[in-house]
Order: sequence, then C-alpha cells, then structure tokens
Amino acid sequence: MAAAAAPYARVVEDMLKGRDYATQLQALLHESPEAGRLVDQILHAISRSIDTAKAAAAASEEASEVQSEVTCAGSGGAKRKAAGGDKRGACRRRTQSSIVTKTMKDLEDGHAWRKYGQKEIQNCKHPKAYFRCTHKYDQQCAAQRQVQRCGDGEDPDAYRVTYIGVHTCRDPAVAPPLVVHAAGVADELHAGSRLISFAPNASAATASTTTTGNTSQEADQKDATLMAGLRPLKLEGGGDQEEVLSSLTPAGSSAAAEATRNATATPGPDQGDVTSGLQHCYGTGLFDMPFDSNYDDTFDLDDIVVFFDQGHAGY
DNA sequence: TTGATTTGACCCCG
DNA sequence: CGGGGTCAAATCAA
Repeated sequence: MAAAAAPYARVVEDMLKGRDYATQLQALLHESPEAGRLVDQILHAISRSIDTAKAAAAASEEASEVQSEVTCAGSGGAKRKAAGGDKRGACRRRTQSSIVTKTMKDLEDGHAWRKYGQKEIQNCKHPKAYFRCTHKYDQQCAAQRQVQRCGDGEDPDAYRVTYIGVHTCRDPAVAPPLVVHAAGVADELHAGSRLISFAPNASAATASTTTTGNTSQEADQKDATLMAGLRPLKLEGGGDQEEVLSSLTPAGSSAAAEATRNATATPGPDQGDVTSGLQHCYGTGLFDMPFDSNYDDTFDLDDIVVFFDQGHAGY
C-alpha cells in the first residue's frame, strides 16, 4: 500500500511547501489585516488539503485492513437477510487500527457523535454507551467511541471513554477559523494542520492536564447540560487522564465530552450515566485538536503512518 | 417532518 | 453458552 500512499505523500510535500510560502507571505503582510486574513484563509485551505491527502494516504495504507471489515459488513448484511427476517447486530469484527482509552470528566471533543447503542456490562454499575461518528455514512468516517461511567472507583464522576478508529470526516458544521494562530504559536508548518484528532500527545498530556477541577456538582450540571443538547467545546479538556490502553496507538484522540440527553423520556436504568449525545464542535474549525495539547495540533504524515502501523500491530 | 435517541433483538467470539 | 457490540424499529424532540 505504500505504493498507493506515495503520491499522497508527494502532494502533502508540495502542499507543505505552499503553506510555508504562504506563512512567509503572511509575515510580510503584517500591516494589512485584510491581506492577513486572506493569507490565513489560504493557509487553511492548504491545510485542509494536506489533511485530506494525509487521510487519503492513511486510508490507502489501511485499505487492506478495512477491506475485511467491509467484506464482513456486506456479507453480514446479506447473511442476515438470508437468514430471514430481522437479524441484527451481525458482523462486528473490529479491524480498527486505533484504540485509545481515556478517563475524563468532561465529555467533549470536537466531533458530532451519534449514539447507536447502550449496554449493561457485567460487573459494571453503569451501562456502556456506543457512539459512532455522525458522518459515518456520508463521509465514511470510521471513528467510534464507547463511553462508560467509571462508577464508584476513585472518581465516580469520571467517564471512561474509548476511542476506536480515526476521524476521517470533516464536519461541515465546523467553520474554518479566521484566526487560529493563537498565542502566536501557530506559525509553523502545522499552523493550520487540523483534522484527524488522534494526534499523539502523550507528552502534551503531561504538560497540560490538570486544568479543570470539576467538582461533582459541576459534573452533575454538566450532565444536565449535556443532556440538553449541543454544547460548545472547550479545548482544555481539563483534568482528563489519558491512558493509551489497549493499544499501542499513541493516538490521543480528542477529548471527549459528550452530550447526554437521554434523561428526557427514558426511564431506562441508570440515567445520568453515559448517554447519548450529539455534540458538535465548537466552531473554530480546529478540527480535531488533541484536547489536552494546547497548541499541539501538529499532525504530520509521519504521525499517521506510525499511528496506523502501530494500530495494525495491535489489532 | 426530519433527525437523533432508546431499546430490545440479534449475532459473533471467546 | 454468555458477554459484548451492532442493528433497526419505535419513540422522542426540535
């Protein structure tokens, strides 16, 4: 697959150059805010293209893996039909490459998730909720996440969030930001690089996490708020502990937060747990910034490659 | 009316 | 055989 990915690498390379030049140009256009904005937009456009190419490269890398999944899905459906009637929940072979588990109190990341299931898990007080990316079908985004309230462990208010797969979608709801160069950090190549959230950020995590101290009250309120629907994402993603658990992927996915909303009509067991949620990004267009790495939205092709390689190794 | 969530059923895998 | 993951009809909410 490397052969297939190679052209993408070339594209990325060229785009990086272009972005570099645009960055330089931007520096020369300090006086004119108008021009600066334009350059900014150019940068974003380029960055998006880079991201797309990266994703495509990664996708082709992963193609062989995915294939089994696709095949499975297809035959699974047929089989189900053949088996007659309402046979659901068939094939679920997980060939996803990345699995990252985090413990967090604030369930928000920059993505729109759609809940597709909830399940009581044995030996767990709280049910586990299953989410997939809202753009699973329209953009073939394979990202998934599973959320489970920790229960009475050391932190009853925390959620254990498992991210599976990477986001390859671009949420249209996320408008490209005009100003991203916060804190003047974003000058570099990756100034506009955003997309794929699962950026490795172990170090960043150490650096920045302690952020929020959510009291349990706050947590409760959060649940309530989340239930109410969308909520703007806050980037710090505070206090979340990330632990790349099962797998090898350094992929620190995005932070998660999640909108919970089943409260309304559901008498279901264990409300106030992990629940559903559609959460949307806040509109800065930081597509998928590793939530706990403040400005580290760097995401290079190398990262992706490593990411997938490791993923393969693991799954 | 449309899209999201709930929830029971179904199936794969260990 | 049972647990866990997924599907999809029913239901809810905007």
